Amino acid sequence: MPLEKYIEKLKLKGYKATPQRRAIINALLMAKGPASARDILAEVQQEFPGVSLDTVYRNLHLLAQMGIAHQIDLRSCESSKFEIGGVHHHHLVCIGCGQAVCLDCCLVDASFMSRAEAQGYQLVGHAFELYGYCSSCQVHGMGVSK
Amino acid sequence: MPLEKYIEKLKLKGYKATPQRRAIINALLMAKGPASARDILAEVQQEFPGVSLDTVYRNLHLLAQMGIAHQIDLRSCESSKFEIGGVHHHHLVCIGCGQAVCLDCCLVDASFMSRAEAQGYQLVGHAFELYGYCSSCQVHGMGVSK
DNA sequence: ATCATAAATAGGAATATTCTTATTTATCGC
DNA sequence: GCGATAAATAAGAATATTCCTATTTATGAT
Repeated sequence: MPLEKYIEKLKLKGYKATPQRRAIINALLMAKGPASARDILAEVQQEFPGVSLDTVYRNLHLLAQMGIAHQIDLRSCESSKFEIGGVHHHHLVCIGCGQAVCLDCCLVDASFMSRAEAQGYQLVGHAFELYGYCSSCQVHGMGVSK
Repeated sequence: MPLEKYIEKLKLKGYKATPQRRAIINALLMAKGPASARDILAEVQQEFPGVSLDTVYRNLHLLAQMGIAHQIDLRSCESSKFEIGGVHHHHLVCIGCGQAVCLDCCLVDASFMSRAEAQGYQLVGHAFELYGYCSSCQVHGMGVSK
């Protein structure tokens, strides 16, 4: 999806289209894989040297809450990473090195929406991650089979 | 499950039964709900005033990786919380206030194990959380329906 | 174009989390 | 019990993340 589509979504909810915000979305669009807040900051700084880290975090979280970006929790050892666009999917994450493999499936269906509503919740998204050790990290003795 | 059962599990993998570790597991056992690292620290400090925060984090992550404790990612606004014992389950988390409601279900079955193995991964656990706004946070205008 | 207003930003302070290193300690074999 | 050894700890440094506040800015209405 192109940048302007995301900007439109944001405007519909009353969020503004600031240059920094555009740059952050662009950085996500150009990223090769899941990107950390640092990665995004480095990218955005090319255009806006004075951009604050807080702005990056604030926007990444906003995008995640809007369902525009997807947040991947790497569980310790590293901070969250973010991803934008593509078909909805989840990840198999290595808790040794942080590498993430895409899983082209999602178990969450409409029934969860009503389930959440029954609790008085307004659902905005979900997380699903499998955690383990990749082949490389098993070799290096970080696995659990010791 | 009693403390000693968990200690046994740890020893089987070569991890030691230190007094601090026991205290941390105990704190989790006595917690009324999901507890943050701070919560655990405060509890453990009653017995070990000099315990370091690092020790708390290290052990919580170890317990999570061992499948003994369950880590709940609250998505911004607050840090992760941890929970021990009980039947395996997941949570409906409010991204406004951090409150978590238990969901007595789990969509992950054995097929995911082979799926992970096909990628060369050794699976140790998974995360599944639904995110939204609780009724109280919707009222206070933090919801997305603006 | 100008104005009013809510949203966003930068900057710095406050927290939270992780990492590094030297020291201590639990565990195991004798 | 005693010693060897790997694991764990405390302490503090280094990062990461969030919070607070004053200022700037995008947007919609005039």
